[in-house]
Amino acid sequence: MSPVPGADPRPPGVLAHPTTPRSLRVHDAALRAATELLAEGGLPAATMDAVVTRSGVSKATLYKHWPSRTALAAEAFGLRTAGAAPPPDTGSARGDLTEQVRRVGAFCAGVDGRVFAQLLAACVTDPCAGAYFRAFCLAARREAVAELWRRAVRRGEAAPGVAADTATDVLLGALVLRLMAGHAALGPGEADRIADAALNGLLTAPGS
Amino acid sequence: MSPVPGADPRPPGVLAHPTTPRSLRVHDAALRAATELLAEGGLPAATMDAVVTRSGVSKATLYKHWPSRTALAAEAFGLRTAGAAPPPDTGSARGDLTEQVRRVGAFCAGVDGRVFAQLLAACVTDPCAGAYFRAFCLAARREAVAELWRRAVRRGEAAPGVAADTATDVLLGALVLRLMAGHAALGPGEADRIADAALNGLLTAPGS
Amino acid sequence: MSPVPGADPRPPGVLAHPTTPRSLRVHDAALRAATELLAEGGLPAATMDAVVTRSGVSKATLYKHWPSRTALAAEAFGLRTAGAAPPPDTGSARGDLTEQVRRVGAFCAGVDGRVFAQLLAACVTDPCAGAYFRAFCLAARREAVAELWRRAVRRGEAAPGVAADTATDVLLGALVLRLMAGHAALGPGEADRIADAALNGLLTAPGS
Amino acid sequence: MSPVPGADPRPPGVLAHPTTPRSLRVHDAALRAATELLAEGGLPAATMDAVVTRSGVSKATLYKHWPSRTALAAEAFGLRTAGAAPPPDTGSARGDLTEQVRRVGAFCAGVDGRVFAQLLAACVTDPCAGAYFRAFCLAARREAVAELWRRAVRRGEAAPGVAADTATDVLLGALVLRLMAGHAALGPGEADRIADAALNGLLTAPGS
DNA sequence: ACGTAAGCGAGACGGTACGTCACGTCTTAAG
DNA sequence: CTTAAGACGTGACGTACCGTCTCGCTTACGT
Repeated sequence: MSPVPGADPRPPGVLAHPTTPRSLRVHDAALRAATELLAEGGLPAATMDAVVTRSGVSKATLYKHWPSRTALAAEAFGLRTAGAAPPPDTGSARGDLTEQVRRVGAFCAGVDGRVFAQLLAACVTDPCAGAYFRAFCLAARREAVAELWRRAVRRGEAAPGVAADTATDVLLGALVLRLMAGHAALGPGEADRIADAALNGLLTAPGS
Repeated sequence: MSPVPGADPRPPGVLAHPTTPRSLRVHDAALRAATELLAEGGLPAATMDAVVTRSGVSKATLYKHWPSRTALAAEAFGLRTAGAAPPPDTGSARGDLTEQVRRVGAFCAGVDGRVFAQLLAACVTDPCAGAYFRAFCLAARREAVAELWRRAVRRGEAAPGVAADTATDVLLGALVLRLMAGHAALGPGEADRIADAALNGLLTAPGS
Repeated sequence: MSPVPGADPRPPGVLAHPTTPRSLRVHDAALRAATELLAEGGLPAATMDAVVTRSGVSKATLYKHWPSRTALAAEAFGLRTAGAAPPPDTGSARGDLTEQVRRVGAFCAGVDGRVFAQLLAACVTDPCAGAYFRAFCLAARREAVAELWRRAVRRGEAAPGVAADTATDVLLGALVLRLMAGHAALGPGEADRIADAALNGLLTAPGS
Repeated sequence: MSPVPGADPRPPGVLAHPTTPRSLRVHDAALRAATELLAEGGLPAATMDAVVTRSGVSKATLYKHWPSRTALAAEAFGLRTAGAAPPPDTGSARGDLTEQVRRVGAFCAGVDGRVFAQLLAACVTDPCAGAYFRAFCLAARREAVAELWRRAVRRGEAAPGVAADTATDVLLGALVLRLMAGHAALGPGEADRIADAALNGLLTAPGS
């Protein structure tokens, strides 16, 4: 980590700790290590001690940057995962929202889904990590749906009386429930069925 | 639990462990202890050691009856909680399903909701407990909705193309998602809004 | 530690954990490890983690057997060190006590003296270890002097008004003080001078 | 310590750091803070971070003035404690030395005795602090006894063959031993008994 | 008068060990 | 054969304090 004296590969004139404010170096190293560990063994592998070992950042320092190991893991996972794909634009609200649900379904069914579930689970135990999870793992996904929703409302394709929050959770909740409880499949077909059901409504006759 | 010597209230001739198969006594004692502990401090309080202490059942025995502490806790919680209230019967599918969602919402928002969330979280880590959770905590609740759903289909009030499983998860998923992630409120009004949105559908124009 | 399955070198018929009551095995293993570590690097080397590693005994178990690492170290050191040499018997109280002081002086000046000092120091910080230190490291040494003292009193060679405790501490105190503070030498000549001074008295004219 | 802007009580024209060489201010502030902390919670409370916080002197600076926290503490404690009381002058060597031993005994038995013991203990671990301890905490006390001793020798009341160093350690050693190990009382009566024993000698018949 | 060097406040950092916790496995002895 | 009792190994936790380091400001001094 700190350059070994006499083995300094930096050209003269370059400071030992270049521009990088000390904190940044640490922050990055820890996140990188956590990301790798999560990819290798999921949350259980992303032990604080493991992060310490791999990143070279000391445990005390880690706890100055994050309130708990779960928070660190959530940030690391979120940063890697929240890569904003361009929002779907199929021309219709139905198509857009269905596609988005399908994407989230694929995410849940994939390798990352497992880690996502582990993080969500950990946040139940560790409330201070909840904020990190919501900020780094949840917000972007919910916002993506909410954005589509608002566009649909503007176009007059969506029920105007439904809040974006409500619509979002109705569309995504079933997927997350299945991911966590494991009582039903999560394949692409299921995502479609869920999207259809939620978008069309469950009842035949409209009401209140 | 363990018969106190010299303080045996049983009449002579009655065996110490009468008809009751030994296992049942153990099973019950453990579940009772776990139930109390869950009520007092949630899942974190329902330590195996705590169950051992309170129930008088030894640890080795517990692990012969349940594969993990989470499994025991799930069974204990499920038995207390799955008390079958009579299904709502308002005369309309809309009313019934809305009422049922409202009930689940109230459950999630209440004290038991926290434990439910902790158990669901624990099952992500402990897959063998997942089966217990699904059997004792989840099945009854999902079945209650599914039953209403099937009735609605029979009456022609529900979209016939939607499977009961799908309908159930769409109705309940949003609640569970909010319970776990804590990003939005869980009050009774919210339950209504979610039920309305799911039952009416999110879009204005029907499709596919 | 626990026999690797399939690699058991024991002849058939020999139990895995023979007669040895479990606790004894642990106690011994820990003490042995601590003794070695103390010999290799003094108290600083006798880390709990090091004892864990070397002995195969888990940390939690160690803390069930000893209240602190210092206590464990004190017991280990005392057991090795308190080997009862036959008490000196030169025929005179003067000779016996001088010889005993000389022995303690040699002990203090030697390698073990350093560890003795470290333990005594640690007991100031860790009061619950103090009892272990007194029992395992101090008692035998003080008792050896006190025994000589009582014999001297019986023979009429010692001042009868002086308690054994007092005599003991006057004879040994100077050595320990020098060991701890390091302000003066601890060679054999010094031991003699100290013994002479204490036995003869510091003043020329007797008093009170 | 660091001049609060806008709250400077100094008359105009007086420099912020007048003649006082910078180092002195720092030295004093650190010692004052350490002294207070020692009084409040003994050595364990006199953490470097605590001194930093209370004195406003930075950690790096502290380590330029003292080699270790123990050294700083020893100096602080010594300066407060080594207040030279006028040496006893009872007219006889016996009286003077007894009084001095009694004083040291009272010191050991009091609140400061605990800190003294903690410092002596710390110096075993931290050799570079040993010099500070000897200079600030030990030297004055030993010198006071030695001075009395030399006077006694001049007056012919003391055994001339005994070096001042030896006499001093014989008189004080027992007290320190009891302070550190805690195996016996340290009351005023004990101080008297120790002084008597050492001054009169332990044996009845003079020898060598 | 100004630049240079030193002294300093601030505090992040790596390191090492601590003592604690709960899990799930295991042994022993009693019935 | 089942059980109570509880010791044990495992693995991670979060904390504490050490002593080192860098940064950037301020003062003192030399020219």
